[in-house]
Amino acid sequence: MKRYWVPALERADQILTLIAYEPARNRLIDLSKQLGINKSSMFTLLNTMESLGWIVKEKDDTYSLGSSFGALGAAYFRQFNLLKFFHVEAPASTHRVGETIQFAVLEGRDIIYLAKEESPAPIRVAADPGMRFPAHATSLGKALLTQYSYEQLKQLFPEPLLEAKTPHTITQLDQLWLQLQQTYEQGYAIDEQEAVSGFFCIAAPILNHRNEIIAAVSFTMMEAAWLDKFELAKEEIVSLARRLSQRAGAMIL
Amino acid sequence: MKRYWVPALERADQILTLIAYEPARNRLIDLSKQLGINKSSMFTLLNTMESLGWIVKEKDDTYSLGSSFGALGAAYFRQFNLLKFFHVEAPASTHRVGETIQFAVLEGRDIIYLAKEESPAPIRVAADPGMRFPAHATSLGKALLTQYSYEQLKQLFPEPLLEAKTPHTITQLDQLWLQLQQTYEQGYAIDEQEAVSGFFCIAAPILNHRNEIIAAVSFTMMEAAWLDKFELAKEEIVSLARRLSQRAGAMIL
DNA sequence: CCTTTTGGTTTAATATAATAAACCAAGTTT
DNA sequence: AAACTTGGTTTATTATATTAAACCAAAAGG
Repeated sequence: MKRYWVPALERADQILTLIAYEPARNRLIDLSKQLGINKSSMFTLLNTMESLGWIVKEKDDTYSLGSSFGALGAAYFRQFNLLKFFHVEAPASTHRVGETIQFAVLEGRDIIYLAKEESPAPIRVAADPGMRFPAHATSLGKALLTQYSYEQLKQLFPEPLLEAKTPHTITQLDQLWLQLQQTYEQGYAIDEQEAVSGFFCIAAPILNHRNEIIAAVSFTMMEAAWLDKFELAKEEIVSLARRLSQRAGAMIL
Repeated sequence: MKRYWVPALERADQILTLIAYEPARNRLIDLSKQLGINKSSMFTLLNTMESLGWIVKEKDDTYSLGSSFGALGAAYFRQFNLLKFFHVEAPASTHRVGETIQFAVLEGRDIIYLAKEESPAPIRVAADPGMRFPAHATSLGKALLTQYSYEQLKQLFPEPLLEAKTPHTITQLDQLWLQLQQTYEQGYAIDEQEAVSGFFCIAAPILNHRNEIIAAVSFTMMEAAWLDKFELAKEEIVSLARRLSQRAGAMIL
């Protein structure tokens, strides 16, 4: 049993996740059955969440997310002041290279995508703001993880093997460590089909005025574009990261 | 005491609201004191919320919102498919009239702002996505409330007087009802300094294929612009609402 | 350097939440 | 038309959460 735990919050989280995944689809009895929660418990949970604005009950008795998540979601993204500047600076870089740019921060050992500037390229990875992904398997994550020492890395990844997202994903911690050192020296990180088969990414870290890594940006593209535009993408992503770092440096946090 | 209530969710909501308002500012003891929650209860609440990704603990032991709200916030806005089209259609209207456009839906007797297209006008109302405001005091709300009968209106607003946000706000239900009828007939709603002193708004409703009102859009401007551009703004907001209604009509909901 | 204060963590006793069972209304089946 | 099923709602009993008190480490004050 988990220590210092509030089971009602865990249940609410499960309910919200299901409703977020399928809004206007599930009634009380559906949620009760799918989550294995007694329907009288479900009744009081839904009643409370509805009163708090976390969910709304549709006309057909199904539930959708409520405006509290509009407000909390907006507040969450507002925590990252740099996003405004990203939206100002990124379009020029996307236009210059012709590929999608992602912006992410580190949370634990995952990256959280916070924003993206999409290019007209026909195919793109479904990484939307708010989504998370294992850091070690992405160029964004490698750029962000360079802030840790080897000891800190071992604490973050205590398991013997790292999770493989594709056959190309690094699974040995020492391998990751070597790549992080290389990333640090050269100022950018790459992942070649480590996160998603068929996709290649190059990322650069954004630093604040104390030289702390606070976020990262990356280009994502397919192999043909990768072979054709690697040098251009490298220059542009480093340049974009530098411009954003200058913006971050000017900010009073 | 509230019936069918889960106090832990209410407490979590209070904590999240405080953290959203002041991220990276409050530690456990600060939250405990401000919310009047015992610090050992606060400890288990924060521990659970942190594990669920609702909040993150910063290096100085203060708390900020966690990536779950990035994901849930994004999911909340995704529930409104029309937002994509709003972002496509609205820039032309903003450019044509030179004023900010808001997009909102009705939730109970409040409107929820979901999106806006800002103009370069120097002054604008701080109504951000996720925020709510009393419907009766806004042009957006009046456009949305026309879907109700007089009886339904009385059920929605049972108090003797409606809340006055400025000295110009309508406070009599019958007055509101007359304006809603007028709004229905002319196809647009206005509020002249009812929501915020000094600001004038004109809104039009968006309908789906079943002729149901699902959202509304509005221009907001100051008095000089209002006198100068009223006819242009009226034509453009009705036109934008019609284009979005056509988009809504084509959508399989 | 010693004492006090503060913030966070842990635990046993007390207070309260969760749920099994019952009830109810509406819809479906026979 | 009667019987049955379903989904939502209510309540008393049982299980579990909450918290007062204690503990601990670190920082502040004398």
